[in-house]
Amino acid sequence: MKTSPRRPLILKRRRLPLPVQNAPGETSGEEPKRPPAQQEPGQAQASKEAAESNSCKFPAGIKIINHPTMPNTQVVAIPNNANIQSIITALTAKGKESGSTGPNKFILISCGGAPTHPPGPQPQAQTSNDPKRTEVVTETLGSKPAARDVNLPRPPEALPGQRWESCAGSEAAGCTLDNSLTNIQWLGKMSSDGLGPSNIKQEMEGKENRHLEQSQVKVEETPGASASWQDSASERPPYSYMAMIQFAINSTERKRMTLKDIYTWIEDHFPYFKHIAKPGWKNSIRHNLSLHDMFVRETSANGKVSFWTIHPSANRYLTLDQVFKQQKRPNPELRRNVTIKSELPLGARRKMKPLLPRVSSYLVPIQFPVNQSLVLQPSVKMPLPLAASLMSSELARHSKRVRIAPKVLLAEEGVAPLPATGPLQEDKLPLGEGLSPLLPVQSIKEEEPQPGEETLHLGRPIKVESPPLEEWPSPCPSIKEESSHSWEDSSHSPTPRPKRSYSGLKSPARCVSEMLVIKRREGREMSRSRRKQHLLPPCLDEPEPELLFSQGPGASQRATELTLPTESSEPASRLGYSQEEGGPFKTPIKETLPISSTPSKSVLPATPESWRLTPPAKVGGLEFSPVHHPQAAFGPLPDALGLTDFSTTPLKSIPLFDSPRELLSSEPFDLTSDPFSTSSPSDMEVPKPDSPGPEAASLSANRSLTEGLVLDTMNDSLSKILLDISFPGLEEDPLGPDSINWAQFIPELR
DNA sequence: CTATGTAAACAAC
DNA sequence: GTTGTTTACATAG
Repeated sequence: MKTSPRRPLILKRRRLPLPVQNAPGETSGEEPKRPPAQQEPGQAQASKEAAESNSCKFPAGIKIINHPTMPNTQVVAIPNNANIQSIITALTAKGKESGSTGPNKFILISCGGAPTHPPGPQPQAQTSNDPKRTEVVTETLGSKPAARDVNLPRPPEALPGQRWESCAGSEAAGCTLDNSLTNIQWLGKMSSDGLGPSNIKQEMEGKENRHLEQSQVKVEETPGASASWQDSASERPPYSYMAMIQFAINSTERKRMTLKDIYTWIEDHFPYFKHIAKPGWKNSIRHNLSLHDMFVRETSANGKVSFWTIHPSANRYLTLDQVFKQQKRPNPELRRNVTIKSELPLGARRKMKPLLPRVSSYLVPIQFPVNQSLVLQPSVKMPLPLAASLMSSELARHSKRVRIAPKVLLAEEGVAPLPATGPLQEDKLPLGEGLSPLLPVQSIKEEEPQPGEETLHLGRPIKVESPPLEEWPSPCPSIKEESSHSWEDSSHSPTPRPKRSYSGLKSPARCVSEMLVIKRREGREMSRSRRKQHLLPPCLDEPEPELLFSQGPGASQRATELTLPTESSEPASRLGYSQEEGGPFKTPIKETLPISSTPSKSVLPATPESWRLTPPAKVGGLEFSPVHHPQAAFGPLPDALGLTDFSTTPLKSIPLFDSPRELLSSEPFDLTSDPFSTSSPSDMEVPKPDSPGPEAASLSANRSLTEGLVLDTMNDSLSKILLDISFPGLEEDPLGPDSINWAQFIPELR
């Protein structure tokens, strides 16, 4: 829209000069703003104390003694009232004292309680290998009132089971935890050396944290190196903006945050942004929020406040903490990378890569149709270190490709729609319907058949098979269509959507429909625009209708889960849209998946389904996300690895049958996945005639998975092959032309 | 090419 | 001024 004219001029400027140096100057502009706001008062003070005292005596009555039997281990007795900062301070101080050669492992014991030994922590022992690292095992810290970030309204209660990150699942409490962990970690990193940057510490500390239930925290030290914490502090975090935003949002119980809070959270957790980064980082944050579909803006009921949320389907619920752990865990190397980057001169900074390693491989979204509901368990550990990377990369990808929903208005049923936005579809729809909450809304809308390639065909078949779309739609058919149209139209059409007009969906949320997310580019290639535009309506939150799933913790999650049974795939197919542009290669495929996402917009609460697909697809599948289990289902997923190789994973393809496998034998497929395979195979691509039966639902699900898998992984050709194989006899599929009679070649198939 | 990061122009508030 | 969108470009992979 903007006319190009202006742009050019502007653009020209490039970055040149390095900016500046540091911080003070630049940042100052913004920094001031965010003061301590959220931090907790109490803690802040505490932290100060700690800081002061830290040199020798450990604040808050913390005692550190050598472990009687374990060599490099010290036992840290922590009074119940001690806060994290104090602990950190003590550990830091101790670390300094000891030097790099000193004990690198600490067992934290709360004074009040019995000193138990660390349950979970065992692993740490292992880690000990690394000389540099300091490990800390926490036993029982009382929970405390954590400050938490920003918005959390509710007081967290302790979550019982969670231990590690609970964030995902739990809410506040979990979050808190996470945060705390997170903070600590960072601190550890930074401070470890010994310096003690009080400020930083304070900041961090200030925030939330405390409340560790049993968590393990590891702190890395880099003693020797001395890279100095300064560096670290100044170092740009290895996370992309997108990832940081997610961390921030996921740190709250509601899983939503205002822009300002996001800024604050980031500054608090990553001092780099507070002190060193140029003010433009906020612009980047905003840019990312607007750009990625996974970030959905919700408006408060009254319309006055906008909260940014993560589309449930896309939300892996990762937290800094989690990511941090993962990184550490698996490979030192990865970790290293992260850490390492450091030094870039200022100017160079840009170069840094973002963070997490990108994994390209898999990304493909798989759709697990079904749901996560099953999957969702929060806990899960994520295996991979990759998580982070995944997040960033995949999610991103996802988002882009998929496009998730746009913003929603919260209006929700109850609520009145916001004036502004709104109108859209709502008009049309009667919101009233309450319909099932579940509705999958899917959105689907888009149908584009895209004739084309194989890849496409994948999609297609599916579609065909399932009627799904319709199903949901039923409730609000009209809507759907409309919506779809709208989206599409919008896309096609000239464009102009007034921003958000759409919103639509929301309608009762449920119905919603979806606005598809799709937006895409309008004309031509577009490659450019990367964003979504949509808004979301209203829904709101609170209600957590989602219960459906039950699960838990985060409402939002639930939403995600909802998804429905049937459909699953379809949407994707619709989405296929992307392909168009996608061009020839794979892209399309992936995109397809995303489709699922297409649905878009719904707000969390209300409409679950839309995303449903997405999630899995995107991230989930790929990612390790604990959340989506689907993978698990597949079996192979070994996450971590999996990621990497997708060859294997992806191929999950395997669902296909054995035979193929053999064919491919050359390749290593594992089929492990199989479970699905049985059923799935067929689904995937071709519609089977019989399909439906009992399994229908399940199938669909499977199918979707399959599809996803297939798609991803393979290129067209590959996929095609699979297809054919799979259903040798079945049908003639459209593909027909290409299809080969595998049977001939392969006896087994036959 | 894609994913990210930056910077900036605008539009609404 | 803040927030949100969108362009345009730069860079790394």
